[in-house]
Amino acid sequence: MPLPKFICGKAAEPPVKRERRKDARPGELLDAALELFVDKGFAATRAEEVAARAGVSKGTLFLYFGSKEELLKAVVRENISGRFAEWNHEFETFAGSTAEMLAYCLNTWWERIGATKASGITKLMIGEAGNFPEIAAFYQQEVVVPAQALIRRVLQRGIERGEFKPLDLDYAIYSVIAPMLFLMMWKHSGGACVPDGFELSPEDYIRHQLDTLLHGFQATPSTPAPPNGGRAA
Amino acid sequence: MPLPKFICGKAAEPPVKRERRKDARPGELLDAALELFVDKGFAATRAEEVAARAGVSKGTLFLYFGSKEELLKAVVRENISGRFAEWNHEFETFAGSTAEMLAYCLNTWWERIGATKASGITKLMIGEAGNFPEIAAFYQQEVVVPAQALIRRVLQRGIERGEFKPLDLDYAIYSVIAPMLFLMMWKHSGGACVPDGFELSPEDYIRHQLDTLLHGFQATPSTPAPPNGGRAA
Amino acid sequence: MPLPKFICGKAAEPPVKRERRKDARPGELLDAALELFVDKGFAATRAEEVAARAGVSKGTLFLYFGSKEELLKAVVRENISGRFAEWNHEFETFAGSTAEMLAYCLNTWWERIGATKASGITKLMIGEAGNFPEIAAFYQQEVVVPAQALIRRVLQRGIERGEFKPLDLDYAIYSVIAPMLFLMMWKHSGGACVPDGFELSPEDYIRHQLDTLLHGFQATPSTPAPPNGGRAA
Amino acid sequence: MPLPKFICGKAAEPPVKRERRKDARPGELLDAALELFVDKGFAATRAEEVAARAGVSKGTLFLYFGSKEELLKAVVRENISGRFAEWNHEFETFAGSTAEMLAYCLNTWWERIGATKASGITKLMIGEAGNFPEIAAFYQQEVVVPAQALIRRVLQRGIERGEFKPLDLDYAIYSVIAPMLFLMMWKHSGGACVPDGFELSPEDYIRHQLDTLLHGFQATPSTPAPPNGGRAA
DNA sequence: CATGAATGAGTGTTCATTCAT
DNA sequence: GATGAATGAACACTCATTCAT
Repeated sequence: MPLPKFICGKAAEPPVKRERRKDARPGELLDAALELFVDKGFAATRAEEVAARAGVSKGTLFLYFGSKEELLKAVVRENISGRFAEWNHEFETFAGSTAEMLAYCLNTWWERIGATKASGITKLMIGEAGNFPEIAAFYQQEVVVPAQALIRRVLQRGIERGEFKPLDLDYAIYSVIAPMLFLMMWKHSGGACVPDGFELSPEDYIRHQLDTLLHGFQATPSTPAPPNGGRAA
Repeated sequence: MPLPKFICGKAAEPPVKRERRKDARPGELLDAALELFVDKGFAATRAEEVAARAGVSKGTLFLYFGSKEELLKAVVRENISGRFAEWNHEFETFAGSTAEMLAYCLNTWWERIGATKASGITKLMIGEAGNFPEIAAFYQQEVVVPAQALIRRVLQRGIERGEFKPLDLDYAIYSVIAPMLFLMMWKHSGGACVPDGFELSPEDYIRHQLDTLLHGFQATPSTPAPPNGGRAA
Repeated sequence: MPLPKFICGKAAEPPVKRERRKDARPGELLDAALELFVDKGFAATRAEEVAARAGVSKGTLFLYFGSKEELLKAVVRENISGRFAEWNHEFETFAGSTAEMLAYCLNTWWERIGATKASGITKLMIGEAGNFPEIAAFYQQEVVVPAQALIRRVLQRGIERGEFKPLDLDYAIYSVIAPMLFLMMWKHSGGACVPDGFELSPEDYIRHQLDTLLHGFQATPSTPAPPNGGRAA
Repeated sequence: MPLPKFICGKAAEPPVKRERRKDARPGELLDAALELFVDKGFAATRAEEVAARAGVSKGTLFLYFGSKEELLKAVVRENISGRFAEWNHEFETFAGSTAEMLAYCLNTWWERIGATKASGITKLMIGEAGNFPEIAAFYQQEVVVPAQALIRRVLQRGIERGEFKPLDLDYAIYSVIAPMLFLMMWKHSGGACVPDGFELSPEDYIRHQLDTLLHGFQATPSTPAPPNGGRAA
C-alpha cells in the first residue's frame, strides 16, 4: 500500500539528516515552545509545530518531555528559576539611595526580563492559569510572590531611611508593578493594550514612571501635602 | 426520556423563568461565552459548554453564530459597542476641575467596565489577539484607540487650563492606563499577576493611584520642581 | 484551504446518509467489537474498524463508549450477564436423572454459548486477561465462578442421589470443563489447537465426552451398564 | 570485548555469567520475548521491553531479528524444534502396556512442555493465529499435527494390541488433548478459565484424567476393572 | 558489533460543525 | 425553530524501525 520510497526520478532524497545532539535538544525545544506558546497560546500551539521550530520531529519532542503540559511546565521553570536568588543578593548589598535602588531595580528588570522573551511568560500565564492551576500555583510561588517581596523590601528601606514618606505598602507595591505589567502587555498583547503602531521607548517609559513614583513617594518634609490634591470624591 | 417539567399539579412553581424567550437566546449565549472564554481561554472552551451554560443545545448555538470564531467576534463586539460615544459626550460637558474629571473617569470606568464581566474581554484579547488578528484589529479600533483618545483629551484639558504641568502625553497616558490594566489582570489573571490571597480594594487602589497621578501631574503651583526630582541615574 | 468538496465532475456525492437510530447503535457496535476482538485480538483491532463494521464513523463509537477499553468491558458484560441466573433456575427444577441433567447441561451450553459468537469471549479473555486485570476479575466473577459452581452442583446431586460414585469434585469438575474449553478453542484458536481442515461435529464430540464422563462417574461398577447408560438423547 | 571464557586461573569465581557471550544474545532475546508475549500478548509487548529484559538495547534486538514479527516467528520456532523427532523415537521403542505408554506420554509432556514456559506458546498462538496466518500454519504443521499423530499412534497401538476397545480415534484423541489444553490454560489464562485462587496439582489432575480415560478406553467390557488398571506409576 | 537518539506512520480520542427529525 | 446524533478532520502521543556514532 505505501508507495515506493524513491519513485520520483530525482536522486535518493537525502535520508533525513539524523543529527545527534542530545544535550542541545531540550534547550532548543524550550525556546521554540516559549515563543510559540506566547504567540499563539498553549492550546492553539501544536506539539508538532514546536518540534518543527526546534528542527526535530514530533517524536523527539516527546522523547524529552512526557507531554505537552510537561513542556509548558518546563518552559516556565526554565525561564524563571534562580533569577530571584541572584537578585535578592544584589539588593541586600546595594549601597546607594533608595531612589537609585528603585531605578536600578526597574532598569535591571527590563534588561534581564522585560526585554527578553521571558516577559512573554507572564502573558502566557495570564491566559492559561485557569486551565493549569498547578502551573499557576508554581508560577505564583516562584515568581509573583518573590517579586513582590523584593519590591516591598525596597520601599520599606526607603521609608526606614526617611527617604520615602510613610507609604501604604500594600498599595504602593502595585504602583511599581503596574508599569512593568504594562510594558509586558505592550510587547505581547498584540495590540490589545496599546495601539499597534505606537512607538514606545521602554527605557523612557520607565524613566518617566520613576519620576512619577519617586515624586509621589518622596518624603517632602517641607511641602505640606496639597490641601486635598485632585482627590476624587 | 426526561419527564415533562411541570408534571406536578401543585401550585408553587415560581414564574419558572418562562420557556426562555427566543429573542433572549443570543444574549444568553454571548454572556455564557464571555464567561467561559475569559475563564478558560477560547481554545479550551468547548462550544457545547457554552450552549449548556446558556441552557440551549449545541445545535442552537450554531443557529445563531456561524462558528465558534464568529461567536468570539460577537462577544467582543457585544461588550463594547457604543460605550465610548456615550462616554465622550459626558466628558465634553464636564464642568468640574480636570482632577475631578480624571477621578470621575477612573471611577466610572471601574463601575461600568472594570467591575463587570466586560473587563475580562481585555484578558481575552491579550490571549487571543495573536490568533485572531481581525478581531484584535477590531478591538483595537473600537476600544483601545478611543480609550486612549479620551484620556489624552482629559490630560490635554488639564494642561490647557493650567491645572496640569506640561506633560509628555504619549507617556502620561500610560500612567493612567497601567493601573486600570493592572486591576483587570488582578481580577482575571488567576494569580499570575497578584498572589492569590491578596485582598485588594479596587476603589482604594484607584484612589491611591489618583493621588499619585495628580501629585505628579499637578502644575507645581508654588514649589519649584525639585532640581532633579528623584530621577534615577 | 480545504479543497472544494465537489470538484470532481460527478454529481454531488450523496452527502453521507446520516441515519439516526440511537438505540440500535450500541448493540451493533458491541457485535462488531466482539467479532473483531475475537478475530484479531483487542490491541490489534482499531477502533475505526469496529465503527466501520457497525456502519458508523469513528466519532460515533466514542459517543457510546468512552474508550476502547470501556468498549471491551461492555462487550464482556453484554454477552454474559444474566445467563447464569436463568440457568441456575432451570437446574434447580430439573426432574430427570443426573446423567440426563449433565447431558442437558452440556448440550444447552453448546447451543446457547458454545455455538454462538459468545464463545469467542473466552478466547478473548485468555489473551487479554494479563493486560486488563479489572476485566479479567469481572469475567472470572461473572462467568468462571458461577459456571464451576453450577457444574459442581450437578455432580454433587449425582453423588447424593447415589447415581455417581463419590467423586473428588475439585478434579471432576475440570473433566467436564476441559471438553467445553476444547470446543471453544477448536472454534476460535485458528488452528492452534486442532489442525485446520479437521471436521468435528461438536454435538458428536459432546456425546462422546458424555459417554466417557458418565462411564467414569457412574456408581456401582458391578451393575452392568444401564441399558442405555445415562446417555443423553 | 568479551573475555576468553576460562581465563581466570583461580578457582573461586563462580561462572559469573560472564560479560554476556555474543552467541547467547539471540537466545536471551527469544526467552525474554516468549515470556513477555505470553504475559501481555504480542501487540501489547514493546520491542524495547524485550530488549531490556534480555539486557540489551533496542537496536540490538533489530540486529538479530529483522522485525518484531520475525521475532515472534523465531520464538515459536525456537520452542518447538526437534521435540517430536525425539519423542517419536521414544515411543517407537516403548516396551510396556499401552496404558503405561499413555501415562508416560502425558507425564512426560507435562515435564518437558506443560510445566515449562514452552506451554505459553500455545496460548500465544491461540491469541495471535488470526493475525499471523503464516506462523499459525507453521505451528500447526510443526506441533499440532505431529502431536495428534503421536497420540493417535498410541491409541491405535492400544486397540491393535487388544488393550483398548475399538475407539473412534477422531474423537478419542481429543479426550486426551483437552486435559492438556486445560492445564495450559490454567497456567496461562490469567484466571479466564479457572478461578484465581484455585489450587490444582497438575500431576494429580493428570493422574485423575488418566484414570478416567483408561477406564473409558479399556477393552474387556466383561472383565471387572483390572486390580490396578493401566494406572501410571 | 552495540547503542540509543531520532524518526514518522499509526491510533485513540476530542470537538466544531452538520443535518435529519 | 430547536435538538442532539452523527460526522470526520485534527491532534496528542506511541512505538517499531533506522542509522550515525
